[in-house]
Amino acid sequence: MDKTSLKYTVKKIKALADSTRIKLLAMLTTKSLCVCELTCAVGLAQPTVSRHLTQLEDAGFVSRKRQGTWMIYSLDPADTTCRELLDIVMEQALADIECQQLIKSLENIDRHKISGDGKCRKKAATAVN
Amino acid sequence: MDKTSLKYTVKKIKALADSTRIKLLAMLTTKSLCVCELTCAVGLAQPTVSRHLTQLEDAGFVSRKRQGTWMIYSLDPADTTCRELLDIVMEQALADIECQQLIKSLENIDRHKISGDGKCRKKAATAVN
DNA sequence: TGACAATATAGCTATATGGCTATATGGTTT
DNA sequence: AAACCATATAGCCATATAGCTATATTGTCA
Repeated sequence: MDKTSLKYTVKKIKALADSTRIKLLAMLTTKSLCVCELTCAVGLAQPTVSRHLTQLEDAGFVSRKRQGTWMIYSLDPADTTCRELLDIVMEQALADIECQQLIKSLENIDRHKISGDGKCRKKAATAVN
Repeated sequence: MDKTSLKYTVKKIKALADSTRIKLLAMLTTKSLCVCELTCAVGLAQPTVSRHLTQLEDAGFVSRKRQGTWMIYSLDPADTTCRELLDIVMEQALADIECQQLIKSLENIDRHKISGDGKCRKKAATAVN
């Protein structure tokens, strides 16, 4: 359980070494979001997003709290290393056009208006375009 | 070729997301080293070490220069992002016991005394223990 | 309690990754 | 040129990873 072991550092870095997870983190820099909102935004299957978020939590980058049936994820670095890594990676992410568009798309996504099939509702999805 | 693309950030992070590559970088924080010295220290096959070093160079963390038949690798972050990431990761690595032992082992490794089979010479290898 | 909504987990598949051995390449030396 | 050295590349294999669909779980509400 030695937290100074290289193993834990590698785990944190691995969690950041994926473009989908970086996009999720980038969106969370603007506000806390539930799984269905993040799923709607990135356009991947809900279980895929859920697994990415679990990995980000295990690595210490986000925390989550239940709110009714929704699980709300928030950016919440667990230690200094996570915080410093996030600072660097988010600076890059927020300068990336694709991430900027994803964040912009959040304006049209509301957890109260997402259909039950785990995907964006037609209206919400097309409203972005 | 947009260097601000997330793709390049992910490439850098992926390069750091492996314990062997972190160990190689940790050793390079003390001094420039050739492939055979690094190979001798980490105890993996020479081609394996060579490929890791290539990946680290492609990601912008190290540079290399030829010196006779030796290829000397040096820590040489190509940009601010690489430098900042290295700062964080090396701080963790240098606090790790295994990395400390590897660096210590370099005292007994000399590129002039490494045999031609790509592995540490018996003497050098056992001298560490 | 039963129906339903959001999320998590299980299990599958395709691809990426990191190790290896064998061999090619590039530089040195006789 | 030939032999030799260090390094790089090619190609193979086992495992890890990220996507998916199907299903289990957890919470809400009639």
